[in-house]
Amino acid sequence: MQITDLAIPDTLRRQYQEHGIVELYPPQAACVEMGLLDGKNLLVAIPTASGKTLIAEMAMHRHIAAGGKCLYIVPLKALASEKYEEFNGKGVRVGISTGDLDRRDDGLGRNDIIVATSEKVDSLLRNSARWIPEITLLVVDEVHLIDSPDRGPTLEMVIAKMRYRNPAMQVIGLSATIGNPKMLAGWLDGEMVTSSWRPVDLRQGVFYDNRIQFREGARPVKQVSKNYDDLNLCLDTIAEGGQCLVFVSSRRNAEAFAKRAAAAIKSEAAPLAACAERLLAGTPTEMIKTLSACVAKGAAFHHAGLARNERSIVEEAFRKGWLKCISSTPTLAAGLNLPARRVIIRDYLRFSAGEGMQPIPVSEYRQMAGRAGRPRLDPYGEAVLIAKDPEQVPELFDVYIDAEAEDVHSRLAEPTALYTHVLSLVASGFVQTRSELSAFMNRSYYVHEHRQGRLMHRAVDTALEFLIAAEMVLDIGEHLGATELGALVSRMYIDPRSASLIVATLRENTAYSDTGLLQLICSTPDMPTLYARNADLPALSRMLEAKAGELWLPLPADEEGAEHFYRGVKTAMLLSDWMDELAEEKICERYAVGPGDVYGMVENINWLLHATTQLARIFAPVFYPQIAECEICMKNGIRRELLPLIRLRGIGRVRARRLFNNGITSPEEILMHDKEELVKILGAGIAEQILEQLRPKRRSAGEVAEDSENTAARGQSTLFHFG
DNA sequence: GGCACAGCATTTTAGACAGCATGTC
DNA sequence: CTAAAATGCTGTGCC
Repeated sequence: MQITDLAIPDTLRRQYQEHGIVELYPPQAACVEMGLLDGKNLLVAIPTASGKTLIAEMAMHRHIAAGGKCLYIVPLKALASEKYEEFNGKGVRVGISTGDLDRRDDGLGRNDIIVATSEKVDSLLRNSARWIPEITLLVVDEVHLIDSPDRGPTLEMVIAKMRYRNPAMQVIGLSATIGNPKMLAGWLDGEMVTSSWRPVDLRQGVFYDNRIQFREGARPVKQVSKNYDDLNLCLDTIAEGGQCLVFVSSRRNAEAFAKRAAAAIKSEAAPLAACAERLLAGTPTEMIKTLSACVAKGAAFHHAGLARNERSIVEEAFRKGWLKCISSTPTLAAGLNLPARRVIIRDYLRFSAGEGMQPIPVSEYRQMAGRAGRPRLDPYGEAVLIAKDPEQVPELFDVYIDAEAEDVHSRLAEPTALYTHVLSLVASGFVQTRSELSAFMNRSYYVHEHRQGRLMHRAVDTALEFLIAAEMVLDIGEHLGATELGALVSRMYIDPRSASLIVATLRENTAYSDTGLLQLICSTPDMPTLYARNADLPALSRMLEAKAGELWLPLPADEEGAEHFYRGVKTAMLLSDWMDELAEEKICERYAVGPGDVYGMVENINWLLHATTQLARIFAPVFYPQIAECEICMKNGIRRELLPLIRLRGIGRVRARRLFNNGITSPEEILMHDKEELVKILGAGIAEQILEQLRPKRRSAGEVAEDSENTAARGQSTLFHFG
């Protein structure tokens, strides 16, 4: 099917032609034939990198030309940015909305395409974003993630809510190949398009005894290293001029492989030295030093312990072709598009709590294998598994290469998932009675798939009972309504179980302490916690003894509860160190984590601290000022003594600390010092800017009053009000 | 007494969504 | 209810 024959806007057609796109890929053509451009709902289940984005884009531009508006849902923030870049600059207005990127609400509604994560869309629905009713096309990327145990229910509920609000809206689900596409298409009231077509040929094989067994035949691999098959496979590709991606099961494995590969590759490409240099400019922890040394020689590792900028340095160097090899945990499989000539799936067993080492699902194998082969750059892609003995060769063919894709099942009956969603349905007005709740839930994929919803409805009842007992939902006979607490919890997007624990604990305790507060938040289900090792116990006990009176939660008697307790306390200690201005390197060293982990945890607690501040304001006002203060300290990573200084624009944790150590502890004191001295501490530019800020401004009394009111209403304590 | 080493015991194990309001070095 | 690889520890044998 030719681009010229399509019913898409001329501007888009021209864009495609300029990029040399003249003909649709077969699955894309199939979508058009199935009514993609005629408003038909569609489930598109095709392999990674077979042109899903273009399918969505054509439909979106068609809607926009007709005065419509499109919402594109993605599972990851990184993917949201990637799609935003892709859709932008083609004559339509594109907006992005995720936890950390947001064009303010109304501004967001002015766009033709809005890219957002599923949780963000859920949050926007709960807060009744005004533009939601204007959406005429919903695209759900990676819709098979409905089957994800933790985040799947949110995706399922978001789709159900969007369709309930906008019944006439077209829905396009983009999915990896799955076992039961008909079932999912049926739920979406749509047509189904499936295909295994790929733009680059993909050869899948199993390595054993110095050769890769492909279905098409065997390929010998030169044995450079005696002990490491994975390295030989990697060097084999590099010798041919390709790049290599190695998927392993743990961070330690990723780092170990990168070290071996670096020693073997010994590249001397000049840009690599610059990349290695840039890595050291950030936080030079031991881990980053290792990474930098590897990168300098042409290999790298990639996992969630890396901070975002560190990851992007590695990704860019690989994309430019400088890095020959990356060993990675699943971060790279699910995330952004980083194709390579050969993908080695070295570890197909991964630890799972309570289940031991488990084989990864076929869907995940396909996602990793799908990274093989760069369109237009590589003649073909290769995905290689490694067998440990000859019997494993046919076994791996069976289990992965020739295996059927898994079915997608609803996870809505898992009880813990429903607390937040039942609350949200009640609090944001989707349902007002028990029977309406039941009716809404009957529209779920769960009920479509099971033809009945017994288990799910039981989970709904359990959740409802909890919410009523926690005073979040009012139960007036048949009628259901949210209390003030319930409405707040729903809008703050925290788990009702977290909120319930927070409110109860705040009410029970009489003396405030940062330790108690952090311990409390780190014990909620919304906070991921550090693993408490046996070796940590002495340090933890010492800390517990020193702060015995400040803890808000007791050590439970049972073993499981005790582990949860220790994990929470250890995580609280890390965050307390951060607030105590301990250097990031020291934190990484002390807790054996990477910079990426630290940022992740700080980000997470900031979100929960914000929610806690809001809860405290209404339900535990005695603690409100201190919690609000703690929130600001955590956000900036500062001790309390810097609070007056941080209030100034242009002053962050570093400059505030520098001022303070020079005896300047408040904005008032800045005015009492000579300008030269300020210049010495802060540099001329910043010093001037600060003094400008502190000069008395001519403002009307009304303005001042209004300002202080707003500040108070937003929970920024008037403590910081000066001048 | 000190060291090497086998063999057994213990430890450790991927990732990442959400609020809010704009400016750190 | 379920694993496996790396690391740590202990005891032995040897000089």
